[in-house]
Amino acid sequence: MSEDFTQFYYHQPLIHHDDDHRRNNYSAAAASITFSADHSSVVHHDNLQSFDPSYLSFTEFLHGSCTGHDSFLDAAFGLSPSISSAVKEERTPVVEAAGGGETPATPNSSISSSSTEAAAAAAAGDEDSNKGKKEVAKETEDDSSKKLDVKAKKKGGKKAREARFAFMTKSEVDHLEDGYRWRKYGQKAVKNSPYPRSYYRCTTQKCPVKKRVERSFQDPSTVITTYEGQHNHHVPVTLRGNMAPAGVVFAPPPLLEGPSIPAHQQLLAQMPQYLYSTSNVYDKDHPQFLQYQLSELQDVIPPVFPKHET
DNA sequence: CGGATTTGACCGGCGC
DNA sequence: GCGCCGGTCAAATCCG
Repeated sequence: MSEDFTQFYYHQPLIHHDDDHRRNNYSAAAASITFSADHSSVVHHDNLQSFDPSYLSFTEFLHGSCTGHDSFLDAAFGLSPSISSAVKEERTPVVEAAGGGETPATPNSSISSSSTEAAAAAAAGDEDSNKGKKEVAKETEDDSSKKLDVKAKKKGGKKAREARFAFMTKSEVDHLEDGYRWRKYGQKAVKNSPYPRSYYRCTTQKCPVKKRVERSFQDPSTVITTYEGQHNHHVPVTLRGNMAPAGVVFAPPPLLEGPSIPAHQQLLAQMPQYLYSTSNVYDKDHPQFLQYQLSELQDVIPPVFPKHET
């Protein structure tokens, strides 16, 4: 299937299906996506060609509105990509599902990461990213009990990590708008990188979602965003102007802990709207989503991050 | 004035 | 045990 991996790249030219909402050139399909700003390449593959983001939200898509997704997702998450050939230089976003155990340890070289750090490392070429183990999850995040929470999770031993996924975006702005409201709560220098990492928390009350944003030091034009946790609310609709991408119509539903929804699908549903909506509020900055591919990653996966060979 | 950001301090985990 | 590092806190500051 390594060869098939390229199938998951989906070059989506302009979706002019709708009006101003979908003005941008980016749209996504499925677990692995190539965002392309140029309209030249349109690659429809068997399992993708029925997908039209303008009709179907990514979430719906993931949740089975389209046929053949199981296999699709399986493929996507177990992907054994030879993306290296397809997109050598491009970054490989990663999904990390927490708590899972049955990881299909991505057999492959291109996309394998046991942690977000690894993902970042992939972009940054940093190998000592195997420190992702200290990741711990928070079930809830009470403002009043953050410290206690921290201690609690330590006391109780290691908890399952929050589901996380990272993706890389070509953009000049660090903090890409995704429809949610975030509050920055920290910034740290990243080892082996001149660029700092910023920490954001969803400002919605009780929402435990956090994200980290850093810039790839190998490719400064690439921003690595790592989401952690699941939103328990809808995308704020009261966002004004530049706060809300016009295309939040594809906002993912709040992720309910429905046991029926596989973790990886939940993760996918967490994708920021701009990944699958077709609006781009950063006109001036022209973020370009180079590509997107997901794989279910878990601790068992060696954080070996193949540097894009070449 | 309220909310967001900045930034140094602090804490815990991990490797040596 | 110690030092490094990632992640978080929280006071100070900024900004609309």
